[in-house]
Amino acid sequence: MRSILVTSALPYANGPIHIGHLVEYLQTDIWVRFQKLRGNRAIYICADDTHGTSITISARAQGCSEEEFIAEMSEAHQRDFAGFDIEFDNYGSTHSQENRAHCTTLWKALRDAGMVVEKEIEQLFDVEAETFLADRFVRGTCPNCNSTNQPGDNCGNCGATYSPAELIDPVSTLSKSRPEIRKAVHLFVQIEQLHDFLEDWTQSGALQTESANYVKNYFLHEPLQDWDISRPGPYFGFEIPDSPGNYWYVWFDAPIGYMASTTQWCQANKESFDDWWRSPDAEIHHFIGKDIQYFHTLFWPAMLKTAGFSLPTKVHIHGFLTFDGEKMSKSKGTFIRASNYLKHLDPAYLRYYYATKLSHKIDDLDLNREEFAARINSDLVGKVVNLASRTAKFVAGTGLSAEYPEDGGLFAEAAAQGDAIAEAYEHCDYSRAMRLIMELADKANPYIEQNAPWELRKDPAKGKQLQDVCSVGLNLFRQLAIYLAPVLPQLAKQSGDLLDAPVVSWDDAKTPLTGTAVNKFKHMMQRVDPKNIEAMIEESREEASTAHRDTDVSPVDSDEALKAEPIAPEITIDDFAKVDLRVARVLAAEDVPDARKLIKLTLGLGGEERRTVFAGIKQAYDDPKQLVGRLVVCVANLAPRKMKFGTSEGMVVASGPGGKEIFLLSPDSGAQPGQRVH
RNA sequence: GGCAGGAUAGCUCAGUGGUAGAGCAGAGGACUCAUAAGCCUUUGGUCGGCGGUUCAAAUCCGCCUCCUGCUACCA
Repeated sequence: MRSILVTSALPYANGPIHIGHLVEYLQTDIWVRFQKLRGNRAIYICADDTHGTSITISARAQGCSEEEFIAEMSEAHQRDFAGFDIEFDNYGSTHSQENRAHCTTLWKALRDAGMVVEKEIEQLFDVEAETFLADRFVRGTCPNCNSTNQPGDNCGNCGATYSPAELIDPVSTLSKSRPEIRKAVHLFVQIEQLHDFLEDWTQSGALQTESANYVKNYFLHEPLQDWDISRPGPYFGFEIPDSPGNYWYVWFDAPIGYMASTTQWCQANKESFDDWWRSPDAEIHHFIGKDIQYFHTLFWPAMLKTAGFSLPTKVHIHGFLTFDGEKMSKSKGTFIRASNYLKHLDPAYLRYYYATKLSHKIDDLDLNREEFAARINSDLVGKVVNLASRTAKFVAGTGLSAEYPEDGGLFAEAAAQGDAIAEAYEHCDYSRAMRLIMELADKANPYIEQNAPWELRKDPAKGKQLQDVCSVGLNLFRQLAIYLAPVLPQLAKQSGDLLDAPVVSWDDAKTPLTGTAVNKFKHMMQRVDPKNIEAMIEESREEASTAHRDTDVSPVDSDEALKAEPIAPEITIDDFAKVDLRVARVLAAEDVPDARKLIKLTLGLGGEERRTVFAGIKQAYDDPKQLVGRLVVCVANLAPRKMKFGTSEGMVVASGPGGKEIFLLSPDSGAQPGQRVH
């Protein structure tokens, strides 16, 4: 029997669970349920990730304390998870005494190993909010290219990286006030000291090959940078014991939350923490998304190694969720909260659908609404549940045959497939497992067809035969329910209720039930009604736009764009006058073959005045010729910028998030090249 | 441009040396126990392209094209 500790990434306590999160929690829950069904000792450990400035800001916005805020969020998270039959052995919080204690232990180990250094850095301080500002809470003008309203760490315009203190005219997004530069001592972990160890460990088989390659090529090919691990107070988190006034950065204490939550579980179950985190006999499996590989494949193992804890046996990394082939979108209503889904659809649908899509690969996973309905209706209702539904009622009075009848080898074959299905689950190849299971279902239905219990029923002399055929059908159904139990715990339970035989072990699929009672058949699963999917999406869409409902005439626009990029700090008319916008005609437009986003434009400002501009609009305007002749608006007095493919002498103005969604601005007809835009 | 992952039937994908597969969708049929489920039959593919290794290549090797993700140029 293996001892297996399993975690999912800790959801951040700053927002509700949505169906994208659920990919991970369902993937993990299925794996844990599978391990338990196989008779292994497995525990599923999770917690809310509760620290950091974002939490403080959200709490203030609600007018409550951070503690109240995270308590409420934790409750909401756990309610959502429970609604999807996600069953944790312990659900904790990073804001716990257990976590503080473990943080202290790991911290001491890093100190003792000589890996912690102090550096004085300049950081912006918001005087009104009385807090140092993380990079993303500062916006200002890029010191390199003078683009306004850029984030605090790197310029979205020219790509330059800098510290927030270097920004020109910085503004705090918290108070809208101008922050001042203050010096502060930060603590850094010199993770580079473990470079060789990490090089070995990341290639040791604990990671999927794609991930091992990524980490190697992207981070480990050069010295690892020191990791800034502290934040000066006030900061919602734990104060560093040997560095008063400084707090551990949220990403330091978040993974340690796995340990803290384990400790709580151990205390409740009288187990030893060290049996799980310091024992070669216990496995540790982390399930995470591809966005946080960095922390789990470098920092986290480095911390564990230094402090003498067990290293992760495996880090299972999955991709993101798309909806109908596109990124989830609030305005399209495909950014669906878990609680909203549960109002409209059965959680079993999503559990099964994700299972049919998940493999050990890091590929993104698409939720296609038509395929979703087709899979559930065809596989689960049409094939699996139908087996019970078309046989159970014929033997409700008599029960199952006393001896398992001849079935042409169907039961034995399905029993023999158990190992292959189990192996697929073990390797997180759920799509393969589902395929193997449905192959079995595809063999069971023809058996019923050929033996036509509805005909046997008409002849009283064939009562025994009728009972036999239905005994076969119900046993085949039960096998499927057992194999599907990790994915569909409710179906397994319903199967147990129908046949008076609860599913407790994977090996239950090896032995047929005989001579037991059969209860009255009850519907086990409704077919998916596409109307419910549409209603769910519609509700999500409405939620996204509730803020704009004042008039019944004006169109309802989403606030997505504004939220993604808040309005810049106020400027004077003189500031605006510095920007010389001109109407220009596109005289020539050519593709830049080596660039993925750039088109080379020659703009005419009237007369002989020309500008060569490289514009990053290729994906939206893939045929440059279509641009020739049209009028655009350009920034005519922008400092020229040398680029890989030539010098860009200005820029054309456009809106949109990027990619295919870029929209060039056009003047109304009548405008002439060279005219200034006031 | 760099790195990674892909390209097989209309769709989603199996298939790592031995005559191209499944499910769904499409077409036809028989049945009617079952949630308009299920069963039988059937249409459909120069397995991205070119070359090589081999008795034999979807599969191994090389080159190329295209797609996706990250990253850079950029907005």
